[in-house]
Parts: sequence; C-alpha cells; structure tokens
Amino acid sequence: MGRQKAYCEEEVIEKAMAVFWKNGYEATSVRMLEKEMGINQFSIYSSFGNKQGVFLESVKCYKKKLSCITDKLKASQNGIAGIKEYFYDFQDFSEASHLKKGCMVAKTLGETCDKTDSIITEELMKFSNSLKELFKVNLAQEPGRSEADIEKQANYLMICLQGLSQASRIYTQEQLEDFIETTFKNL
Amino acid sequence: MGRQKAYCEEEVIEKAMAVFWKNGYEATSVRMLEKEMGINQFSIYSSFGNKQGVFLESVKCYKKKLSCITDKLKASQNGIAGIKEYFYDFQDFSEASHLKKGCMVAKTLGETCDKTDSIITEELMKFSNSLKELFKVNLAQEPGRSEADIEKQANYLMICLQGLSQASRIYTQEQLEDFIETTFKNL
DNA sequence: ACCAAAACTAAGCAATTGCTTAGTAAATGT
DNA sequence: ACATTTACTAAGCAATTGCTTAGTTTTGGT
Repeated sequence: MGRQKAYCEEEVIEKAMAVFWKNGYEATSVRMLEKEMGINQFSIYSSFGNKQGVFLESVKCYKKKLSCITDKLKASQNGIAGIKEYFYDFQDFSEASHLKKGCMVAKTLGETCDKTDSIITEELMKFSNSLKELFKVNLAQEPGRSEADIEKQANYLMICLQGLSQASRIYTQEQLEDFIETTFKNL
Repeated sequence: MGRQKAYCEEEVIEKAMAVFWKNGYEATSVRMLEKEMGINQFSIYSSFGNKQGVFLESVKCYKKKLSCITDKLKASQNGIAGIKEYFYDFQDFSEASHLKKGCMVAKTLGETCDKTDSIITEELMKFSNSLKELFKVNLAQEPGRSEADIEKQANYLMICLQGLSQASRIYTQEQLEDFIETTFKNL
C-alpha cells in the first residue's frame, strides 16, 4: 500500500558512489548528492538514513563493482604474478571510470582524521584488510617465504597501492605503469 | 606608531602548521586556528589575509622545519643510500612531531579535488617537485643509469613516500621501517 | 468512492563555514 | 596633553552544512 518509489535505490547509489569517489566523504555535500542522484533530500534520507548511510552503501556498491578483478585475484594460483595483474587490472578499472581516478577507499581512508566517524573508518579498514588477505594468499604461493616475509610484503603492497591511488590523479598512465613495474622488482 | 602586536607571527604560524598537519586544509576551520594560534580572527586576517594565506605560510614553516633533513640529503654524495637515509630521517621527523604523523604536504595534496584552490595545489606541487629533483640528483650518482631510469625511479620514490605518509597514521613504526626496507631492496 | 499509507516537493531548522566590521584599548609623534 | 595610528574584542554577516517537517500527490485496500 502507498505510493511507489520513482527511483531505483541501486541506480541512485551508483551515482552517489561516483560523487564520493571523485570528491571523498567530507567534500561531498548532501546537496551535491541530491543533484547527482536525481532525487530529493527527503528520498535520500528515507532510503539511506543519513549521509553516512549513503556512503556505506556506496562502499558496498564500489566493492561490488570491483569484484570482477578481486574475484580474478582470488581465483588465481600464480602468486606474485597474479597480484601484479591485479595492480594492472585496477589501473584499467580506475582509468575506465572516467575522470574519477584512483581508489575510492584509499581516497576516503586518506582523509581520515580524529573527528571522522568511526563506523566509516572501520568499514574502510575492513575493505582494506580483506584485500591484504588476498595478497597474503598469493604471496604464500611463492616458495621460500616465511610468515613474517609474507606479512611484510603484503604491507608493502598495500602501501604501494595507497600511493598508486593518490598518484593516479597526478601522474600519467605511463608513469603509473612504470611505478607498478618498479614496485614488483622488489618482491 | 600605533599599538604593537601582542603575538609573534612566526610563533603563531607554527601552531597553525600543527593544526593543518593534523587535519589537512578543509577540515581545519578558522575557529580551530583561532583557538590553537591563541589569537583573534581579526589578528589572523590582519596578519595573513585569509585562510589560504595562513596555509601558505604554514607550508613555508613546514619546509623550514624539514630543511634539516632535506639539507642533509642535498649535501649527501652517496646516491641511493642517501635517499634511504632521508626516508628514515623523515620517519623520525614525523614521529617526533607528536601525534600528527605523516607528511603535511602529502596529506593536503591527497585531499586535492576540483574545487581546491589552484594556488595551494601549485605550492604543494612545487614543494613535491623540488624534493623529486633532490632524489634525481642522488640517483644520478649511481653508476649505469639512464635519464629515463632516473626519472622512473624518482617517480617511484615519490609515490612510495606518498604511500608512506598515508600509512604512518595506520601502521606501526616497525611496519613502516619494513616498508622502507622493501622499497629500497632492488633500487 | 473513499481512506490510509507511502513518496514526493519545498521550505526551513540550528549549527558551522570563511570573513567583516563597529567599537575600544594601547602606543607614538607632536 | 592631545591626536593619530595601529591592534584588540566581540558581535554579526551571508552562505553552506546535515537534517527535518509541513503540506501535497500518488498508490492500493476495502
């Protein structure tokens, strides 16, 4: 009973994700979301509770959109080569999404400060840690690596990925590829 | 003639720098600056024009504070070893500054978006590029490196430093050291 | 046909943003 | 001593923030 929604929640959240991806969390206002999602503020709050809710849903959407390359990494059995391919896949993925380059999670994690909502930080860390676990699985496929080595190299890769994400808004595609090549020389 | 200032501009700008360092540009409000600098908004605007002016002056102050380790890098003649030492020096520098870890320039560069003041972006890029030039000088001291190699490796180091700065608010001191070691393994 | 439940529009809320300004206090030149 | 110049306090500005709410439209059950 009652009037039916004039919008699809999944569709509008994809638009919201694009805005967060481009501008981060704080720099994205509800008015911007309203405009970009194409629905009124009332609808936003009725569907997602608050700005934080829109963001958390956007992260889910991002994860889903990224799943094609994370699944590929998960399925790979070729150790470091698989991780390297993930880096390149991520580059394509990031580049394909028009102007909004870099990683949405890395971007918003980077702007974290004291007053940042802990729920948001936790969600981003969860995302980040699950990727790190995938790296560790593939690193373990390489011969002659201790647990400690794997942990170190996984951290190295995560930090490089963070840097790569930031760099993707400044450096050229060619420079970013060079970075990936140099990054994997050290493993 | 006229009343004399009750504060020292250099002193209050150091306080301002600390706030920007911790929170970045956007997340720092003039009220926070007012409180932390210990002077009224009128004094802030009379001394530095506007928020942007306070920030630009803070960047100068940051550069000055960092100069002890950049000068050391500049004086070094030992190629990559000198750069690696710069990374460690920067770690100590970042750690020594209480809670506000990471690099102020990297942090504010990371939050750059479309609507960010271009003057600020330019100033940060200038800072970043001058450091890159120092890296290139030291890289050129190593034997058997083409111009192209040097450029690539300098970019690699800059992106790693960006990642390191971001990571310093999440990872432990030990993990960060491991990162530096891995970064320089095969350079 | 009518009523109730849900979704819409648009105005408005308090709080915060960067910045200004009217009024007052202190210092210096004459 | 007086006038002028500068610095200070504190109130206030319009614009924007995240969020709410009063009033209207659309839907479905009876």
